[in-house]
Amino acid sequence: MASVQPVTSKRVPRAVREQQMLDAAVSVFARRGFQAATMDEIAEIAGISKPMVYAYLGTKEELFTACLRREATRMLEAVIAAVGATAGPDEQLWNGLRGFFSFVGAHRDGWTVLYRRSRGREPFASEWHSMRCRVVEIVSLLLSRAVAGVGGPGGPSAIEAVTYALVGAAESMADWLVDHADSDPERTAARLMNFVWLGAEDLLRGATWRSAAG
Amino acid sequence: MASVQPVTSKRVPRAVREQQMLDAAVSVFARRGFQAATMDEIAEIAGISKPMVYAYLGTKEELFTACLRREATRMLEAVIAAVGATAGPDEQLWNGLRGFFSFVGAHRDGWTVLYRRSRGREPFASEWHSMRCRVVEIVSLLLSRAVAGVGGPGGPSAIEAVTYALVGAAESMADWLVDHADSDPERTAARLMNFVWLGAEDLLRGATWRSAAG
DNA sequence: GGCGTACCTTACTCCCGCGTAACCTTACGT
DNA sequence: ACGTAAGGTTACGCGGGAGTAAGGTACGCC
Repeated sequence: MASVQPVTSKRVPRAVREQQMLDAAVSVFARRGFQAATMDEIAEIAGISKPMVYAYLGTKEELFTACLRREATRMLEAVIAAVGATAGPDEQLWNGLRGFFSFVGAHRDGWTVLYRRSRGREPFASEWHSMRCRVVEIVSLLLSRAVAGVGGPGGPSAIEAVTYALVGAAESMADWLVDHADSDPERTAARLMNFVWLGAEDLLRGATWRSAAG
Repeated sequence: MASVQPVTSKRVPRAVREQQMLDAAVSVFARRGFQAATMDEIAEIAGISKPMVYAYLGTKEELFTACLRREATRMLEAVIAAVGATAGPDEQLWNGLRGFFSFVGAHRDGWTVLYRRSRGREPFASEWHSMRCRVVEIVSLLLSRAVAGVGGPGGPSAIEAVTYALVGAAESMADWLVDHADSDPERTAARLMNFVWLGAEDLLRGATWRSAAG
């Protein structure tokens, strides 16, 4: 849980205040959505008065975009770090999923803003789309490598389809994770891993995927 | 001279007007979202003045809920009809997916309201949740039957996980379909079918699932 | 100790959009 | 042929929230 704690009556340097404001904004945007969120509430939760928000971070739209960018960067870095230099397509997928769900579990509000609150929302559609393309590209690249090491599939179009299905499934499970406070990121990752890697046919027969390292 | 539908016929029976209003509301809510949508625009698109909307369908919240219910009912009926009395787990899944994506392709605005615009939105969260539970229950039931006919899996928890992953993947692909005006529902269904049924492992090797019916 | 600057506030203006009051007009039964 | 209700309208009250002006207060630096 990101803390929105301090609220000391002390004066605070700009860089710190900006982060506090972004924390507050992410929390409020996640709970209310862009339109229903009010600058007054964001300011109050940040422990500051409204004009300060305008002074540091600009209008409501600019503030939302700033939230979007910060959370997207954090998430991408978390996933990339998790995949690291692992070799083998299944291990790569497994580590990527773990990193992703671990991030979502630790930054539920961030994920909510990133996904639910900005998707298709008109002033932010292009911003969101470009971020999503980055993700799709990365996953696509990993899948291409996996294919190259095994055998020929149906072409680049098939890989793109798999990528979209995979990313979509992960996003949806993340949404499920956010709505269930008691759920475990690791377990969620394992469930999706089984489903994605084996497919329904094998899964219905009771098969399970196992990490070579475990 | 008298046309089939006289243009001067301004007066329209209540039941018809209500459907026109709901059509307009779905379209506007889909484009703008709940907060940003205005009753004035909905009324204008419905070809009527604002007080009529209040007279027939109540407040903005009540209007949105009415849209939600209408579209949800339509979608469930489409999918159930598509699955019909088909036998065999893979054919059931295939028909269900075809019915679902066919509905989404034909009612893009309806799906947008149903999914993007109401998810987690506070006044409508419970409504949305109960509708989703109906879907999950139905899919779960189908999967259980498939398992019973083949062999024992890991228990009800495993089925629930597969169900959530499957429903989530379908929802996400539907979202993708909505954003790509030129895309084909049938093709989308086939792509998801391959991914879901075979799993990434088989898919990366170039395998494809084929309907037994040809 | 004074002075500039960065930090921070109270107290507005103004617009926009929900919901309504009060009023018109066409269709239809009798 | 006329009363009544269903269908329809214009015009406004009013609350809430984005954005701003004008003015404090502490901190660092000479």
